[in-house]
Amino acid sequence: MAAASRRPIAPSLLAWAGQHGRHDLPWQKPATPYRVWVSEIMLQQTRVDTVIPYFERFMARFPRLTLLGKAGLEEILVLWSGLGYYARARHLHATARLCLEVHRGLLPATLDELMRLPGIGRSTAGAIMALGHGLRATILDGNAKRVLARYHAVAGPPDTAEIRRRLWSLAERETPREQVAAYTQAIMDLGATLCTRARPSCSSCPLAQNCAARTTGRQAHYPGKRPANAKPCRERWFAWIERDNAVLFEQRPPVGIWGGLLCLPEIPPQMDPGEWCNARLGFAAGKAEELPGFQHEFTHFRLRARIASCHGLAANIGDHIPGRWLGTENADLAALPTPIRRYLKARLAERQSRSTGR
DNA sequence: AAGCCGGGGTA
DNA sequence: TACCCAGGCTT
Repeated sequence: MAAASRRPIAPSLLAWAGQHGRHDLPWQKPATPYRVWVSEIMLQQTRVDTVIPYFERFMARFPRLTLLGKAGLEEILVLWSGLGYYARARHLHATARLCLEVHRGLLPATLDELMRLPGIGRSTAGAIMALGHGLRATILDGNAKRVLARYHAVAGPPDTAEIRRRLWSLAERETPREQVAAYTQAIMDLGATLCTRARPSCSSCPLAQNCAARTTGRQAHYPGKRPANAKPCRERWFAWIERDNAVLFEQRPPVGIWGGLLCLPEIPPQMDPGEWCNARLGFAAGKAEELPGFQHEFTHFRLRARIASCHGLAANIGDHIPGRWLGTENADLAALPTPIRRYLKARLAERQSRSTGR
């Protein structure tokens, strides 16, 4: 097969990375297993520029694994708020506790042990091994997939079993015996800075001479695309309940969208908002008034959020209501999903300007 | 194997 | 608007 006979990429890649690689990323100084692990979890499906401020805040609060293992999930979710994929925060918490309980307070240094921990799959385990422990292991993240698919002309969508198997095989074959950490960082740097998805900078690429995609002029054909499926639209009602300049929030269930975060109470589908107020808050409610809502795009569906105001009823709400009251003074420190935070701030600001404007 | 899970940058 | 990003988990 042509792929097997193609020249190894490690030597050219390492030489290039010494000059042009990224050497000042926050998790590289120092690149401890703990810092590499946290960064890798944050970086799952998330761009470097997005992650950096979250990583800095996280490390300022939890500089060591021991501190994280003793923390509550709530505080971790506050630091994760806005980053998305909130199951990652839950898994991070669970893994930190497991490390304290069964790994003597350290991240394991074998691939199998790492992969048994929540939130750590094959690629993340490989990254922790190579970048954190300096041990030989292989990654296959989005960058490596793109570089390898182009260099070896692997056509087809990478999320099928066959292509995934071939790419992993190539990735392991290309991983050198020495300088594994530098190589691992180098292939990601190349993918992120030169071998980009759109308009790759082949003229500067150290692998261009032997790149199958480059020599055939078909860079844009690799990696293959998966067929897009239709994005459904979900309509959901949320309750807006005010009292004393604060709004009622409740914690969402740990699984599902926005798992574990605080949110405006969601009214179950098919249920009338007034009826819900009655059942949930324990008093007779009239017909709820609809406030302006919002739309939000997710990866796999579109949310049309409609807001039912129970404002007129709020005076009757007692302290027994399960939930959290958020206002301008404490909303910033709460674990809120981004669109809900945006909506809350907009409405609070709107009310503020109305009360001071006349 | 396919669906689920966020938010934002980019074309 | 559509795609995809330092993927992993669940069914």
